[in-house]
Amino acid sequence: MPEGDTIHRIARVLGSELPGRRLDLVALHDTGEIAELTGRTVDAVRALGKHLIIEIEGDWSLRVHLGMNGRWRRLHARERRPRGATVVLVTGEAAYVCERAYRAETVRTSALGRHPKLARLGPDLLADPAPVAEAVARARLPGYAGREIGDVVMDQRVAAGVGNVYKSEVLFECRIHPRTPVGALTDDQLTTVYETAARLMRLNLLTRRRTSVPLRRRATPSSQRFWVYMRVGKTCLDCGSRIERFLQGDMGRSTYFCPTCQPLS
DNA sequence: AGACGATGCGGAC
DNA sequence: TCCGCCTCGTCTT
Repeated sequence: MPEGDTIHRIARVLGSELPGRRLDLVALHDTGEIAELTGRTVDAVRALGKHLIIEIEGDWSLRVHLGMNGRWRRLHARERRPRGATVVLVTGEAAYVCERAYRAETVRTSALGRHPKLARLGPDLLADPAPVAEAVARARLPGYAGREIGDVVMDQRVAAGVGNVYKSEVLFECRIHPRTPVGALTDDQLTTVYETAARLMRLNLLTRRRTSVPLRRRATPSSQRFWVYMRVGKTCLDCGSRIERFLQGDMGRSTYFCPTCQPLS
């Protein structure tokens, strides 16, 4: 389930192994082998919200977005590679293979800032230091005042990286009902929302499986991963109420909350 | 064994 | 405003 933390985890692995390596083969699903990139060296790997950017010598970059089902695997260069891989990078003994990604393309590194999918992206909440003030400033732009915070916190133009799991978990942690209009939140509340999102995602750079439990001190069953996400009808671990779900935003995304801990005021 | 629901996002209406 | 993509994990029979 790729959200910003997933992409940062991938960037950390690829970023520790690829820079400085010479690429023996670069292939994309739709364009096939890209001969221009053969023999070039990887300069850097970084995450920008949910986008992964692999910078390659000579003003080249690859932009990869995993969408829902994409994943990266590292294989031995001689291992049989899955057919239809979205991205294949071979360097020496290793092959880095991305399957079922939503999108992968080459972009000139110098043009990344003008790329339509990247230019409008809000600051990456996993950047260091976390760009909380910038995220809050964007959420305060006039167009967002009447929109629901559950919808806005996932808006990649406000802050990049937050997905549907974090939306529910962060707002539970902040005790804010997902339907609260942004205009009804105080600056302190909005700051806390983005601080919490940044803190929670950062914590999950250290875990194997995403969870929001380590954010809080109270003892919980070890199987407990989330407070409200995917827990419709189950009891709130703080107050015992039943967790509820509704569909939110243009895309009708599932949103989970505790009606007692997160009252709509 | 089979049904159901889930991550992000674009596109159709 | 809603649907579909594609695959995987969890829950129900």
